[in-house]
This record gives sequence, C-alpha cells and structure tokens, in this order.
Amino acid sequence: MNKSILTSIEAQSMQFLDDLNEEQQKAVLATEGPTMILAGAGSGKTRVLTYKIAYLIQQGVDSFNILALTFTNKASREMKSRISSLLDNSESLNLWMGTFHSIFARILRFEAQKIGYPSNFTIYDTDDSKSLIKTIVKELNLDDKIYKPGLILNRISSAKNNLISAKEYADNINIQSDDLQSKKPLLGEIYKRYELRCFKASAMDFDDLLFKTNILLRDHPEVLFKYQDKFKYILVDEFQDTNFSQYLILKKLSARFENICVVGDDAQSIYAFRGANIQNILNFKNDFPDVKTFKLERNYRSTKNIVNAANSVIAKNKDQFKKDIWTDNEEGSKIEVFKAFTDNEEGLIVANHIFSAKQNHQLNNKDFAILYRTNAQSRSIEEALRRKNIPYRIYGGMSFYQRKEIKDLLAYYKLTVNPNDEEALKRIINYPTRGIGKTSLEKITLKASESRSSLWDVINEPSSFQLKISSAVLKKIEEFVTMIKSFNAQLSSVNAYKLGEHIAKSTGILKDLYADKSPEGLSRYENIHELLNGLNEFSENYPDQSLSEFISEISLLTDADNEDKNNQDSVSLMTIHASKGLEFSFTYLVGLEEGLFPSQLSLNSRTELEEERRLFYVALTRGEKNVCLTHSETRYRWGSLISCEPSRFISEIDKNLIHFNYSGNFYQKGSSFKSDRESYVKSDQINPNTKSILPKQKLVRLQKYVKNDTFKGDDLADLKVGAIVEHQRFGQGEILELEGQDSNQKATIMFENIGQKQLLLRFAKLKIIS
DNA sequence: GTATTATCTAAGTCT
DNA sequence: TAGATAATAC
Repeated sequence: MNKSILTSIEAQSMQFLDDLNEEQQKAVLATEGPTMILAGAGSGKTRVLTYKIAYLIQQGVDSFNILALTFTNKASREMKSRISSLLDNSESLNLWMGTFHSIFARILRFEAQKIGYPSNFTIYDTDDSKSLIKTIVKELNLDDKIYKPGLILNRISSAKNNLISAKEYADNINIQSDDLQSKKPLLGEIYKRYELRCFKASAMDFDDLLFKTNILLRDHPEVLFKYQDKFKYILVDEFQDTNFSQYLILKKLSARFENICVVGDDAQSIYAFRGANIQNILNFKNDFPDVKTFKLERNYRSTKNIVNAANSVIAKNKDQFKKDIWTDNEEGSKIEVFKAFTDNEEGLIVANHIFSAKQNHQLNNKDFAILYRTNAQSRSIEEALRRKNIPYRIYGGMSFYQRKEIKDLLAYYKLTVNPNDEEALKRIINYPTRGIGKTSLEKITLKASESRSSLWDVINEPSSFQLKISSAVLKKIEEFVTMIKSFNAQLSSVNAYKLGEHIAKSTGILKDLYADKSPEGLSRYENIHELLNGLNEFSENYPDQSLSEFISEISLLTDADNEDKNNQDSVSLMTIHASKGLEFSFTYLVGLEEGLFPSQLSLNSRTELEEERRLFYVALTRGEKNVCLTHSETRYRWGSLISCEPSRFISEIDKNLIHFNYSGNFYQKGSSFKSDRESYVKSDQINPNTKSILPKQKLVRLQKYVKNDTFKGDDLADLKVGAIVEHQRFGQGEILELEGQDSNQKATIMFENIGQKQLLLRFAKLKIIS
C-alpha cells in the first residue's frame, strides 16, 4: 500500500477528531459493533453522529451501506450538508438518511407487492384515519359519543406500535376485558374493519409504515437478508423516542453485522404517549450484551445557571440513569419569572421583554423562541407580537398541509395516483359541487361495503353493481370518473407541475376560490398557489419524478421540515415537543400553570408526571443565555375565564438560580407586582402600521351585514311593509320589513301561527291579501 | 341537492 | 372561542 496516501488519510482523520473532546472522539472511533451514546442536552450528539458518519465514509465504508435515522427530515438535510463539507465531496447524497417513517415508506413502496399492496399506496394522515373510523362506527350503528374516533385511533395506534394485529387484538382475552370495562367491546371489530378498509383503499396510516415493515421483514427472509446486507452500518438519533415497533426493525436489520450505534438521552424522552419506550435503552443492553457505552456529559450550549437549574428539576424524577451534566460556560443570569394577570398580558410581557432584550443585547429576532405546552396558547402571544411589530413564525399548529383547501387539492392528486383512496374520493366527489350529494354517496358506500369493493370500483362500473341512482346523477358520476381517469393517464407522461396545475384549473378549484373575495377566500387562493409553487419547485429539482412521488414526499413532512421560504429574521413560536434538538439564545416558556403544564391529564400517574417534567427539562435546556418563565393568574379556556395556580415546576428549580420579577411572597397574590405590570403595559404602544387585530371572522360578518342592509323600500310586485300576505305552508302574515333588491329581495314576515320568518321573494310564493 | 343558520362540543404533545 | 354537525328553507 502506498504510504503517502495512508498518511494523508490519517492526517485528515486527525483533523476531524481535533474538533471533538476526548469522549466524543472515543464514540466516533468506535465504529464496529454495537455502541450506545448517552448524550446529555447540548453535549454535541448531532456533532458526534455527523462526524461518525463522515469518519466511516472516510475509512472506506460505502455511503450506500449506511443507514442513519434522524428525528426530522430537516435534521437529515442539515447533517448531510455538514458531512459533505467535512469530506469535501458529495458522498453524503448516497446515504440512506431520514426519519423512520420516510425511510421505511421508501422501502415499503419498493417491496409493496410482497405484502399485497400496490407500490402507489397512499398514506392516511390522522384526519383520514379518524374519518374512516367515524364511518365504520356509523356503519356498525354504534354511539359515536362512546366510540370517539380519536380515542379509537389512539388505541389502534398503540396496538400497532406494539405489533398487535387486528386479529390478535380481537382474540386477546386481556384486551377484550379491558375494552369491555371501558364499555367499548367492539373495538376489536372496528380495528379489523379499519384494517380491511385501509387495505381496500390501498392506504397505510402512519403506524402502518412501521408495522408493515415489521411484517415484511418477518415474513420475507430474503427481503430481510437483502437489507441486512445493504445496511452494514446503522445509526439512530434520539433513540429514547423510538417505540417497540421501531426498535424491532432496528434489531432485525442490525442482526447480521451488529454495527449499530444509538444516540439518546433518557432525560429527554417526551414521546411516551405515542409509544416511545425508555425501556428500549435497557433492552438494548440485553439484546447486545457487548455494547460499548459512552457518556457525553459536558454541555456546550447553556450557561451554568441554566444547566444547574435543569439538573435541579430533573433530579426530582425517580426513573432515570445517573448522569452528571456540567458546563464550563459562564455563569450567566438567573432564570427569570414573570407573573401576568391574563393570558393576553402574558403575551405583552414576553413581547416587551423581547423588544428591550433585542436592543440591550444587540440580538436578532431569530435568537428568540417562545415555547408552550399546547398549540392553543400561541394566539395571545401572536397578538402581542403583532402589536409590537415583532416578526414571528409559528412551527406546528394548523400546518399548511392540514388546511381545507390544500387537503382538497391534494385529495385530487391522491385520487389520481390511487383511485382506491376512499378518504380522498369522499372528500372531493362533490367538491366543487357537481350534484353528487349525500344520498348518492350513501348509496355508493352501501354498495361498496356490500360487495367488499372500493368506492371507485362502484362508480367506475355502476351498472354491474345495480346502483339505483337517477340517470342525471349517474351521468355526473360518469363525468367525474372520466375526469379522474384522464388525470391518471397523464401521470407518467406529463410533468408533475403541469399535471398538478391542470388539475387545479380543470376541476374548478382555482375558479371556486378565486370567486371568493372574502379575506379568508383570498388567503385560500394564495395557499393553493403556494402549493403549486412548491410543486413547481419539486418538478424543477426532480424533473423525472411524477405527481405520485410528490404526494408521498409531502405526506411525511414534519412541520419542522418546512424551510422558511423568505428566510426572514423572526421569533420562533412552537410547542416544547417541536423544540427538541433546537437551541435559542433567549428562550421564553409561557403558561407555567398547574393543569396546563403539567397538563391536567398527566396528574393521574407518576410516569406521566415524570414525562411532563422531562418535557420541562427539554424546554429549559433549549436556552443558551437566558430563560424566562411566565405564568398567568387567569386564562381563557373554552371561551370562559379560569383562574390558575403557578406550576409546581417553577418551585422545583433550585432557589438560588431563579429570580422572581415580582416582589413579595411568590404564592401571595396581588402584591406590589402591580407597578411592574403597569410599566410593562404602559410601554406597549400600538403601532399604527399594524393591521387590525380584529379576528377575520368578525370582519366577514361585518361585511355581510353591510351588504344586506341596503334598504330600498318597496319595489316590484307592489309589495309594501304592512301588507298582509298568505304563504302555502305558513298561512297568513304581515310584512314587517323588506330588504335587498330584484331577485335578492327578502321580506321579514310575522306569521300568525308560526312567528317571524325571513323569506326570499324569489322563492316564496306569496298571495297578496291586502 | 344546496346554502344558510343554529346548536353542540371540544383543545395534549406528533409521524 | 371556533370548527363541526344538525336543522331548516328553498
């Protein structure tokens, strides 16, 4: 071997390692065999993963043989680009890197036939799943107040995450008695039907992507062998948040080479509710007895005060691994606490604090983050930021792809790709309205379930199902089918953007939204264009990919994956869950109140309360320089005002590390806080350039009112206020008021027996009595 | 079948 | 409060 090449490689690897501390280096160098890296918050675990992959490639491992599972697709993009710059080549593009869901969706598409699915299967989101469950509950004539779709989906989801099939679920005696006790004995039956319907619709839900992968690897040894051989090195980020289903996939895939490296922090496990299991860390030690373990305990992110405050909180949890997180960073300022009287005031306090911190510390908006427990809390914060003219961006919440207009257009795309997609079909068969209404759809659904066919089968050949529908409607159905077929025929021949645009135009969606000139209508129209722009971008980047690939791409996007298009400098608003892995110079934690954080629903059990505490730990450790906590004495919930106690988590922070920005006893209400409060509220001046913060809904109502109120007095038909008229059904009455003109003229009539009614004269057949 | 209005009920976190 | 559903009118 040429010695000079070897030394240059060695020199390069040395360069790598120089960026890492000793423990990180050891973790990177341990490439062979199972390794577990327990990495505290801010200890540079992403860095270790990135360097480890770069090191592997540099050591001659083919990048095609590396599988890396990250928590978001964005994280994977960032990691890839960092690896590229470390290696100064484009090898990272060949890596199999992404979220569990997107990686295994990709594999499932490739191997779909083996488990009886077509490769163009669609992915049902939560709304689709709930809607399907709802139909099933209705079909079984069950009470949807007992069989709530959301709860049922949770139950099915956790079954799937524990690899319990519908049949196993229904046959299991323990589960049966559980469900009987909760008065839902037919859950197993619903699960069975749900599975069948998903299969008929060629659809998989989120959990299926993992569940079916397990089935695939279990029932097809040759497939398992193929991927075992392919993924010679497997790396997993955020291992503490993997569930049993994911763990089993990892275990199977790594069984041959056992080159598996997992990175995680039990203190940051916050997804138990979707099946994540800290026990996986323990299982890992059992399943891979010769595992090498590394601990990263040095925090590079936060000040001493923040690190110690977080440590003092997490120490209250009984269930945890011993760790000693420390930092060499400056001491920094104490955790600050502010109290507000209302949730709106809480928003103002935060907005004002950001406003002055920005000036005092010369910071940009993007150095600030406001974190909350529930998405609903963002509203009052947003309003305050708008008043202070501080640009912000919300991550999560009602995400772009969940909007009605977007889902409508996407449903057309989905149906084009997979006509069996029942939820997509139901969504758009009568949107824009084409005269195929509820009754017709019910008839079609009935025929479909009678013959165990898909809705598409029925409408595709109505005659062979003896569908009893008027010929006029039948014709409309036929037109609809022809339209979808024509889209489908263009799938492989026409560019994705061209076809997508064609669909938006020819179905009338664009026209329909264009016609709506209300503020919401306008924004819906813009949203459709945004989707089309995204599609166009996709088409330009991947010219040979069809609409089909676009659909599968976006159905697994996390909200954190969406890049800020304008790359604006803005304050980040998100739930604590969404903030995992991120860091911000100034972090605000709002709504620290009992019943909100910790959540009311977590107070029943220690395990759930401990998860809330870990969540608080995650939140605290996002902050680099400064962490502010706020709580409010009152808060609107379900439209009514409730009073709130400060969260127990505030008092769990070491007293020496926290500063209450209101004098007097913390638990004493009222007090001299008032002066603080006044100074905050006073300094808030409404910027005249800021748009009205009147809710959109109200604006619309106002416009409607103005439009209809053009009182013109009597018009055609000689009808006057005070005239006595007779109506076919309502009998005699007196005209109290007339409004509108021509064909829109409307009369308010007081009928003798029925009382006051408003009728459109165009429709109401009235005889004039006097 | 469609459009408007009235009533109900729900918001915990995410793929 | 606000979105979803049921009721109502044509």
